[in-house]
Amino acid sequence: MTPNRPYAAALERLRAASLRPTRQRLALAKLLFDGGDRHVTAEQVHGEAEDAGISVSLATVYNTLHQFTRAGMMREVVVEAGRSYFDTNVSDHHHVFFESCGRLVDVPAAQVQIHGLPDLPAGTEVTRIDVILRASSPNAK
Amino acid sequence: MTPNRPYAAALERLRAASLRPTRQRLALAKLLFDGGDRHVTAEQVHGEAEDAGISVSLATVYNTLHQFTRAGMMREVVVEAGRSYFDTNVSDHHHVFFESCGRLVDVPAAQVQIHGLPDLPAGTEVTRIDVILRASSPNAK
DNA sequence: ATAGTTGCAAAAGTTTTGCATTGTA
DNA sequence: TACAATGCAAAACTTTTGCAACTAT
Repeated sequence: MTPNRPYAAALERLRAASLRPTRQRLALAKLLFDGGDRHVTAEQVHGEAEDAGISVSLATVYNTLHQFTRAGMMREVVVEAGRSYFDTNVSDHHHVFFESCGRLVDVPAAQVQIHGLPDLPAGTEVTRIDVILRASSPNAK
Repeated sequence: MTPNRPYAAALERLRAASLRPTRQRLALAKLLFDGGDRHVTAEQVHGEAEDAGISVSLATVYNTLHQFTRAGMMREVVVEAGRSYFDTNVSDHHHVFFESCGRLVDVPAAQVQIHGLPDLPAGTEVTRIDVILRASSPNAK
């Protein structure tokens, strides 16, 4: 395949993760990683793909998002029942969640200190610590 | 209605929340609040109700759990995509989540200190701060 | 050929809604 | 009788799975 320019970065990422650079994956990788840090739902990604004229099913979007997550290219963040957000920022960080508009904002973990969490049983280890600061605007509905 | 003993506490709770003490709600309230702090999914509650010989649909279980939550009797906790836990402990607290078995353990907020979270825009207020310490056992699958 | 991958239709879950029924005054 | 509240079947979502088609040797 001739690596045509606009997809060079996406291609590089897929290669690094040992994922075959298929049409769908290339398009999704470009969509996701060319625009800085993003927090997206599968539904959103599917919509954007359609808008960009890329033919891909929602199932494939889910599968691809999970593959990217397993490959360490994304993080899954659960803030609301029945809705997963996928985060292109994979550095250690927390979130502010604006309940009225559904927006997520990153907070670098380095700037937050947490004390007093319990020790875990022997043989158990910390996968991750999620802090979600939920914010609402009393004015806006 | 004659308040037969085993349901007295449940009845009291429903009254305090201005919810009609129907057969279904009484049974669910008893199930949920008679056993100390609990973290349950709608599916679990439905199963327990069936086991106890209470006829109630899953939709009613969901609706009831949400009513209880709105009334401040429970808290909804989101730890996994596509699965809500409902917590009978409504005091300010955080959670340890054991990924292998799906168990949630409470951590009183008073024993945890968090510093460095960003200030919110004017007109915005904090609804709640959720801390979830995710734990896994490398041995167990 | 053949062994492994991919993308998606269909299936499986989870949650919400609309409305007939029930309860209350 | 009227009026609101209830419970659930059915609908609407979100997510996963099974497998035909495709790739790369």
